Amino acid sequence: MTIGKLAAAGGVGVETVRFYQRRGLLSEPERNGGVRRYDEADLSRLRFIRASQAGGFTLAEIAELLALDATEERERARELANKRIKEIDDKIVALKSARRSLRRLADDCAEGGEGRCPIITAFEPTSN
Amino acid sequence: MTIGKLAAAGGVGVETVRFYQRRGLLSEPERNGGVRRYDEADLSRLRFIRASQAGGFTLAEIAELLALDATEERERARELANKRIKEIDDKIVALKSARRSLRRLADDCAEGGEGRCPIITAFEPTSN
DNA sequence: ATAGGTTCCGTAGCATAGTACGGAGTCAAG
DNA sequence: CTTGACTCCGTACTATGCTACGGAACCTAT
Repeated sequence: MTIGKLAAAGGVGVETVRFYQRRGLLSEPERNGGVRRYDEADLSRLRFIRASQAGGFTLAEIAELLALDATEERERARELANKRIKEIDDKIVALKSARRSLRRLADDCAEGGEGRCPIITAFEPTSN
Repeated sequence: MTIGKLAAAGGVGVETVRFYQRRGLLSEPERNGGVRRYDEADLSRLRFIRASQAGGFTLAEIAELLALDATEERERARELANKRIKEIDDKIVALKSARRSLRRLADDCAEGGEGRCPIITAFEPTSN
């Protein structure tokens, strides 16, 4: 696989792959002669990066996870995972709260409505 | 209220308030003589900024919402709200998926475990 | 009335995560 | 065996959202 195929398969641009290489998240295979070739393991890593990024990990944390993958340090891996789970739970709560505010905003500003459509107050804390 | 009190009440730093002013999100009250004074309306705006930011709006979108608050353009307000609700729903789904992967990672790498603790594969797509 | 904390303001710097550019080299299909 | 697409590499630039700095003016408590 060339870098272009790898990037396409991972759903990113070529420049992004190269950026991840510079950050140490992906390796740069030897180039015997011309162009570097990538394999399935590289694609797995790339997909892992995107998936864990979607889970809220920063690239620095992902780098650590990737390093950890080769070791026996389960302690640290669990620690990172549990910390992130808590943060995800917090984030979901926050998003649900924001969603309620937005629902309220959309409802208050309904089609036929008259007069004010108070955007700022739609986000004010309520008892729910 | 001085800028320091405003910032404290809004849970941000003074520099952040000033940054929001430069971005047009908060106004700079007249300074009759010495120091600028802020009122409850400014605090509401500041809290609105933080709350809507937590809901995933960018500062540019928040600026638009704040501008919209003064107008009768309910159409656009609803549009922004509904778009964001959809994005929040997508985000929650993605976070829940990531959460499952992390749960799996933490379980697979449980305390007493032996051998490999496959971090990368914990994020591979599964049928759940 | 004076010392120390705030405020004011412009400008500069930082962290994260990319995205773009440009010229030289390489590869693959017709 | 040429031509057009792709790769390589370094360097520079972008967007977002802050955070820091520094000197002068101001305000307040003792």
